Amino acid sequence: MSEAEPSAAAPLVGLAAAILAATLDEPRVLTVPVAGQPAGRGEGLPAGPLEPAHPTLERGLRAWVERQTGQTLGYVEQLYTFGDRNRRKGGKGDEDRHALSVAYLALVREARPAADATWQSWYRYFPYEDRRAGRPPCLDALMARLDGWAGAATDPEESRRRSDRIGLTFGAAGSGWNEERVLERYELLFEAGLVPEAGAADDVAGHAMAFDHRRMLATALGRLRGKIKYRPVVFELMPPTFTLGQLQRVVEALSGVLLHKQNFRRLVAQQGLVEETEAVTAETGGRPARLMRFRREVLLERPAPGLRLPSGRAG
Amino acid sequence: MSEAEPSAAAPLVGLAAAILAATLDEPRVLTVPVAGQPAGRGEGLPAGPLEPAHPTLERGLRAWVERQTGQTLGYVEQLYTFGDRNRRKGGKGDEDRHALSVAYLALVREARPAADATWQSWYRYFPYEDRRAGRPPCLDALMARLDGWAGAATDPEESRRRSDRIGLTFGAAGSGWNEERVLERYELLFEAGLVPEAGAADDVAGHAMAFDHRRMLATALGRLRGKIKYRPVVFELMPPTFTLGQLQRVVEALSGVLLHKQNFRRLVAQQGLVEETEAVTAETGGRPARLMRFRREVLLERPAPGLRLPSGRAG
DNA sequence: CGAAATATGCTCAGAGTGAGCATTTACCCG
DNA sequence: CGGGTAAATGCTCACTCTGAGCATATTTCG
Repeated sequence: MSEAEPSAAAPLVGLAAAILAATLDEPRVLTVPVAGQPAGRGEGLPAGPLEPAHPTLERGLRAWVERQTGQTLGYVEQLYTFGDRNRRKGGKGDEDRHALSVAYLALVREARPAADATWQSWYRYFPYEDRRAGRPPCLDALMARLDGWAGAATDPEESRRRSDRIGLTFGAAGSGWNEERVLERYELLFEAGLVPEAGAADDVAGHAMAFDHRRMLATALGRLRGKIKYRPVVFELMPPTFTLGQLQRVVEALSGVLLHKQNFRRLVAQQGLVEETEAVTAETGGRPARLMRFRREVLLERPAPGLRLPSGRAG
Repeated sequence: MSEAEPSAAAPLVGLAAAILAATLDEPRVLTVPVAGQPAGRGEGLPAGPLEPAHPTLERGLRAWVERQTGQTLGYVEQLYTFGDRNRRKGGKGDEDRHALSVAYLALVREARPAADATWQSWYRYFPYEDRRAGRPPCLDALMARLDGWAGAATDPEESRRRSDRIGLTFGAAGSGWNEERVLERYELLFEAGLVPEAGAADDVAGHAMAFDHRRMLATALGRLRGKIKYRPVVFELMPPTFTLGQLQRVVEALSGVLLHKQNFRRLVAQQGLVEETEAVTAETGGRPARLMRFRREVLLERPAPGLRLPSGRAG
């Protein structure tokens, strides 16, 4: 069974990385220019084909990223392998070859640009995902168009299904906003034809990217937003020492929601995720804050050390 | 950048499926015979190469599974793409080709054998994962060998790291057993050389499989064990109607731990995951139980409808 | 010095969890 | 036919976790 002879038209395998970082108030992604794309889609993730010289997929990815951006990767995690119909090559002799792309999530500490790579805010590509200032205004236009899409279904059954799905992913009625459903929201917008990648003429649903890179980025955001709750991955994005206020700001930037300050520090403290250092800093504006550092030992103590975010709200 | 010319030695891409089901007390996986493997490794997962005729990866997978086992798949979810060094082809002209394998998790309801495929218990491959009857006896031998491996490190630092890792994945001291860490445990055993796939001479750590299929299965079990907690996927494995007792038995079989009966039914009930039917059944031994059915509407109501298992213990 | 901005401490009510006791309703057996 | 056994169900209770607020402590800015 299985291991048959290699087919004549072997698939193309690409590697791509969503490299994420966070300055105090803005979550970032590292992008590179991509030539030969439609207007408005000239930005993409660092990517390149898997080559025989690459010892492993991950090592191949690191090589491509270093070559294209100069960035050395620390934490790396495989996200998903995209390979569906709309990734098949259209042109010259490639008609029958699959084009897969193995996407990775990488977290890095510092945000120094390199080569012609640039750091961009996530929310450039997903403006509706940022709810730190309350319900973002762009959501109104978006919801209106989504409702239009739902109503436009010929079958009333289908119309109801679409409405249900909109409510579910964007958080209507009973269920509230779930910040992890980044991919589901993007795919809904895609299906509704509201993103440039799917033919939309404007950017209400955010700026586009080359190929299906925005889908990969959505996958990465969703994964990260989920993962900070049960793994101490935020600290991959923090400097060696930081204040609890800074940590909270970063978590809020990543998750896109505001948190209750006192409860946040209670949570972090009682879970043993951080420990105090001697130093304090007065750079934060008001009363000086104590500098903290991540307690690596927590990895040996607790089964799921993370920051379970509550449903959110300011303080 | 990125989309360079296809390299001369394009990678081989395979598709593989961990197809899981559950009879009342035993969780199952569908296996097929694999020729040309070392002794004791003649069982594998349904798998086959991605072909140009396959419209998508998932459709290709479904096609291979139906051809090899006759089983039609319902719920399917991509797990991971394996492609590291030890998956590279060794032989005849393939030296420089990568061999990737995209692994999927599939859940099916009924367990009817087909062709030469056979259903096997998970715990045939991971005997130490079944803690329903308490700490499995085979763990003693395993832990002894693991301790030996930890002590055998030349560097004392490395030795301590290995001990920490053993404690962490197999649940020593403070942190208890975490049933989701199936993959981490398998990989630890692999690195310690205790599985036949890594050269071990016996089966203390469970029966081997072809290629790296046992690693895929471990990934699948871990994912499923985690997912039942926040998605109602168990019901993919249940018949249309069932008693709460049966549901609990299945969840226990999947997770490998026993649950407190009264709390389990309280949980299921108050989360609105199921609803009563008119019927009762007397087949369970004692007082007849009411037959329940899955409430699909819950998908529209709750953000994360699942069965958060507690730390477990009998009732 | 007063206002503004943060950092920190502490309280409290309500929901959620882990365990166990008690009852009900079948079947099986002598 | 009565007792024993096996589940299924109902209910309680102590304890922890969580969401929200009130109050105080330090600094910088004007």
